[in-house]
Amino acid sequence: MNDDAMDLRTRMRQTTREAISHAALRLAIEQGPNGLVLVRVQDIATAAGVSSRTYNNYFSSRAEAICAFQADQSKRAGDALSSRPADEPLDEALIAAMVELYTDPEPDRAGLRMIMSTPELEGEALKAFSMAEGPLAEAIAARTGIDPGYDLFPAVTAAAVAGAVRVAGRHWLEAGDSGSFAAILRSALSCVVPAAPLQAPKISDRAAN
Amino acid sequence: MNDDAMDLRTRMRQTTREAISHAALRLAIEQGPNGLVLVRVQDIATAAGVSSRTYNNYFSSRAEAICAFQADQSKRAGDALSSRPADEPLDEALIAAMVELYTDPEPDRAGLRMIMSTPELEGEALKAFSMAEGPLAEAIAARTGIDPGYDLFPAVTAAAVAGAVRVAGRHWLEAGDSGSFAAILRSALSCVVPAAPLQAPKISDRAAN
DNA sequence: TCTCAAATTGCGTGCTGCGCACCATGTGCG
DNA sequence: CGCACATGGTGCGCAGCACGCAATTTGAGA
Repeated sequence: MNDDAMDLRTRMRQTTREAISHAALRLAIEQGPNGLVLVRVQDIATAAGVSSRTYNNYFSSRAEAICAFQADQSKRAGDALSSRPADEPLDEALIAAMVELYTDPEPDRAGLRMIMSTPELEGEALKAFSMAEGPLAEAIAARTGIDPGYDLFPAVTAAAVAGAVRVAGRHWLEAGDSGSFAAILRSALSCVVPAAPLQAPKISDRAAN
Repeated sequence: MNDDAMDLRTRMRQTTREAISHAALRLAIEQGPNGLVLVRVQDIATAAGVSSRTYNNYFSSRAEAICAFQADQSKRAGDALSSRPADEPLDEALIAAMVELYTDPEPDRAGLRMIMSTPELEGEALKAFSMAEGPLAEAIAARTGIDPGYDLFPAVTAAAVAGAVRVAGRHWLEAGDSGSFAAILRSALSCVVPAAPLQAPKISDRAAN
């Protein structure tokens, strides 16, 4: 997980990936609304300092490149939950973990708006947020001791949390000045996580099979 | 909503749309795993009895065509909930509506597997399921009297429900013979909807802001 | 019947995704 | 220290796709 622990080659690869995705998002934003269609692959590659062929070795579509940051962030959702104290109730741990993860840098309004409000990017944006579901479901299963093969609770909760994060983001973009993203995120998450703790005591029943 | 109530032109258009999407999904399934890349736009158009140009008038990508049925079904989620008795509690109404909607024809295993288990279709599949969120959120807001502009509850719940449906579908595909889709769907939905009724009484508090 | 709007189609174009072969640069071994 | 290998970057080229445009056909309404 730590860059310093990796090979030089691996680090370079990571750097290149970030350079490309960063350039892609930046260029799209600079072109203003409807900027996606104007940004050509060649532009992104040039801005990132690589050939257009190399760009394609990392991403198979502009949408994927632009949403890469959001996707990478979501992938860390499992770790974010796992790093919470084990004795913390699931609902509190989930909220704390998500707030910590998604407000590490306070999200960039322009970037998030580009990702979430561009029709052509809709599918990729959903994909980016749903990247959190797998790791998150595993972390929830590990924390509660529920076997995800027999009980849908971990996967469903993970999906609900990911959905709440997405809704919070959209709301934060629309009613911009109404508060910090952290506050909105908490409020969104509290709509779905309260159901969670009720399940926890049933571990013995659930894990029995 | 009823075909008979529409113009002849509108009906024809609907028929063409279904013919194309049906042909797209069928051809992809026939090609077996990895069938997506093998199916050309020309094949789909020919199978549907239209020109490839007309195909593009209806869909802007193969993925969109293949997932059209799923998307159309999801769009009816709001109506499904609205048509439940007004005095039915939200959680029961939600479960009943979703079960009714998504098991009207018992889903086709091959089709659902194609949509949900093909990486290239992942974004479009998520889009298809998330189509339910908007209408569903409106229906929830109308039923509970909550103003979606000030309270995230309708949108978050809608996203959670849509996510639960998706997870249920995936689980139904994997552990195929474990039960009917309706049963799995109920079990998935009960992981997220119980939180709902608790919110209803707080309308005055929430709407105050 | 006549006129208008909507839908289908063929054609042409620019871009994209990707396979292939070649080259450059880290990496590990004797 | 030097050498062979593996990994990743690059240039080239192709097939397919999305879409704008303009002509034609067909349903809708007066």
